Amino acid sequence: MMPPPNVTGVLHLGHAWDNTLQDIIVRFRRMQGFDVLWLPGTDHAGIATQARVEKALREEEGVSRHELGREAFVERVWAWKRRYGQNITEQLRALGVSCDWSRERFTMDEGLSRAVREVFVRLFEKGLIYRGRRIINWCPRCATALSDIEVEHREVEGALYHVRYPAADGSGELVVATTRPETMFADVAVAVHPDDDRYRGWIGRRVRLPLTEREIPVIADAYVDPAFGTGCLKITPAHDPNDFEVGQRHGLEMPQCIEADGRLNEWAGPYQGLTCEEARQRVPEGLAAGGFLGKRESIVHAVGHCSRCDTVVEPFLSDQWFVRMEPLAQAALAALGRGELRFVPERFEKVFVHWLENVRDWCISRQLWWGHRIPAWYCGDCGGVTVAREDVTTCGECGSTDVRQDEDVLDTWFSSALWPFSTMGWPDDTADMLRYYPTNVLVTGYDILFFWVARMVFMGLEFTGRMPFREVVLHGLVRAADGRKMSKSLGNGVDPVEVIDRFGADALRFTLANGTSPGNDQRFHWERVEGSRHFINKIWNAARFVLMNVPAEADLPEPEQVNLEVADRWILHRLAETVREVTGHLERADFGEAGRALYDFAWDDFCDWYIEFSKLSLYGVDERRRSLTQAVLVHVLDHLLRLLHPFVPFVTEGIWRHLPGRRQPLAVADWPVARPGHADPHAVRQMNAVKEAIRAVRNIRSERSVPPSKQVPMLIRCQDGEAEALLESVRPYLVRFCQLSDLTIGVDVQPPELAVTAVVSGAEIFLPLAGLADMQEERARLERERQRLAAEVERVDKKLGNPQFVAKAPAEVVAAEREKAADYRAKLAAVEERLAALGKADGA
RNA sequence: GCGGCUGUAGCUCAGAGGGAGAGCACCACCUUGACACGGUGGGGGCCACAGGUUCGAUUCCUGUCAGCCGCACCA
Repeated sequence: MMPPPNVTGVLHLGHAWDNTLQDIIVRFRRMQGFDVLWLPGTDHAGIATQARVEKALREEEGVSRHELGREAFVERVWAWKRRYGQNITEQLRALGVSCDWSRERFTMDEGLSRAVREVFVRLFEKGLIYRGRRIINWCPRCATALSDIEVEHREVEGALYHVRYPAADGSGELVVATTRPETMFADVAVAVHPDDDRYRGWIGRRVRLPLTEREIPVIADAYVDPAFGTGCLKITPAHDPNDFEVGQRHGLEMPQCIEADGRLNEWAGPYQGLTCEEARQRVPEGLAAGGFLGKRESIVHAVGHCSRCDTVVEPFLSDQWFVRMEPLAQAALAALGRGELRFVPERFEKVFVHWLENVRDWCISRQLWWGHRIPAWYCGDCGGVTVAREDVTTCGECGSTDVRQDEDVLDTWFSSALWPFSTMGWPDDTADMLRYYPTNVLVTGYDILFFWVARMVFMGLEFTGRMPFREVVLHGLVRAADGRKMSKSLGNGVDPVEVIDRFGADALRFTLANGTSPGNDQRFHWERVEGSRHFINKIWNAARFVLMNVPAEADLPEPEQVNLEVADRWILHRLAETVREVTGHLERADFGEAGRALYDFAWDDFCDWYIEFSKLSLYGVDERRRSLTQAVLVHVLDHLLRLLHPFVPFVTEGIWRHLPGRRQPLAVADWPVARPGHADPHAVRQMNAVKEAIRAVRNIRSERSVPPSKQVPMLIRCQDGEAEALLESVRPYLVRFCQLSDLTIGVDVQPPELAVTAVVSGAEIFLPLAGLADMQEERARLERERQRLAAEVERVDKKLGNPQFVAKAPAEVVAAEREKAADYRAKLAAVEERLAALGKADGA
């Protein structure tokens, strides 16, 4: 189930990340043979879409939505949706998402709208939706109510004014402290703490509200913090949520002095018509003129801002619809307690639980036109409210035909909360509901944990009795290179389409999925995308190499263990290991680790070592050998492509088509299973020894500036017959990769007089570099080596000498240390012997 | 105030109770018959700090410092 993006929005990197991860899961599971449904769709995004269309209307035609009228305006939004609604889904297609487009849904589709109504009516009938006059968050600019989580609190520097409220009987005054002097016209009381000795005598008296002739009572309420400001608090129930509660407790009036447009009304007397901001300047001036203003302190306090337009949000008393959260949250908490939902990473469960435990009722009505209109009708005769699934023409209470539908629409998130089941045909018992609900996994950003995940959880539980998903995988945000959030205002956003145009969708996908850890943010760097492209290019070239060297129509056999050489057995072992790792990481939704395992295997093991090794047999004369190598090459490439496919579907599919005998698309090929028969730790040890020898020689050549093209002779003295057999078996590789003119391998090889030596596990390597070898330097080099090895021996000996370690550490760890000790000791002895020999040669 | 995340190579970031890793950047060499979007070799890190647990801690625990993010009604 795809988190539905805003239908008229544009794709950003967050979407790209989210959908890449989902697509990886989907492709992976599909290849594993699961019956996978990935359902795409878009969200009507009430405020955002309406604002966008309004802006366009204003700019292009100079008309407001009010001039157009509701019906015409909504039609215009639909037209807009029809015109631009495909944008974002086309961008998703470009990203390569493999969802089922035939099932695409839109939150305002008929079916989904029906689900919305059904849910609304049922919740209303159950008493879980109610209409009430409450303080809500009002955005003056969007001209609508907002829910608590659509408000962002930010620390802002403000002023705390001390205002004198004279006693009504003329004896004394109370000083209240306020940051919002403009709301004083709606004050209905001054509150003090009941235990505050300073003001005990004032309780029950009256004070006169400055700038007006009104008198208001002094009341006692424990909400007041005596230590803050002056300990006197003005109570403005209509413009402050806490004051509202105080007002309710004391049965106070709740006059409003600020209107929905953010301007003061007649309660403000001479200040009527001013905006809040203007009034915040002018009222203190008026107070000062009247001698009512005390001191002014600077204060930093948290002020709510509209999460969409950043306007300061006004607490505003009005009639709104709410969802009663307590029972729903309790049910969600109970289900969580039963372990019905798994969070990846786990830590988000705590955040989630905390939110549910403290959640307040959800304000769901929005003063917009674009959205699901609230299915409630008010009767002009009896005042009754009728809530119904079908539009009504008569009052449900008195039968009057003078009914009028509520003007408001529902919060966009109300419909997205139903997404997991509304998209499957709920409330009908559809086949899809039976087959696909509950879903397995939800992937989304942690930034909408409350907005969306939480609400799907309690709606799902309430209406289907099940968690809508068993697992929720949360990822972070894509940030700009400097670590800041990408935002329109900063202009530091990166357009995924541009990334795709420049580097390809695969490169973008690989970048987003790779090298990240679960739940953490990532920064976007063009260099990383470039790196991904290089990797993909490497794969492409490796594939080209394989295809060039394999007959097009060949019916290559599955590689058989018995006939294979070290390198073959080693690469098959590494492949099996990689299959296991990648599968495991994907099952745990650890995409970064899966990507890393693939990167390392593909680049280091396959390209840098195996392909290089394969060239010898491919270009050699032994036909049997050649066809075996071809079989291994194709086998490994085949499996590598399968493993890579969820990450980079385009390139892998493209290469796959060229592989001999591949008729089915890669997307429906089987996911590889590690073959136990390919496990070969012995081959790994052998190959490591070979790699060590090759590296040692390359190192020497590089250090001694022996040109890569210059061939040199080499002698290897082996510790035992086993080492000899191994090195002998890879003789051609040594000759080639070390650029040798001659190679002697044996147990009783005599070191030449003048030679550079490298000690590796099981053998000593001699390069008789007469003329090139500087014995002075050689001695110094061996001395450094001796010291390094001596330090290692000492460290390991110390460990093994500790009886506690031998007694308590796991046996395999101890055994490994013993093996290391033996290896280091042998190497050290060889180096020391060599040094001694050099000394003799020098002296002689 | 409560909760969480992060601190590892010049940069961006992985990692894991037993000898510090990758990519990029850097230095040297290399037009070797897939790939210069490449190859080979190399330099570079008291794994923020201080305690504790452990035979053993960069990894687990506690605290400190620094950066960041949620949540919260302090007027």
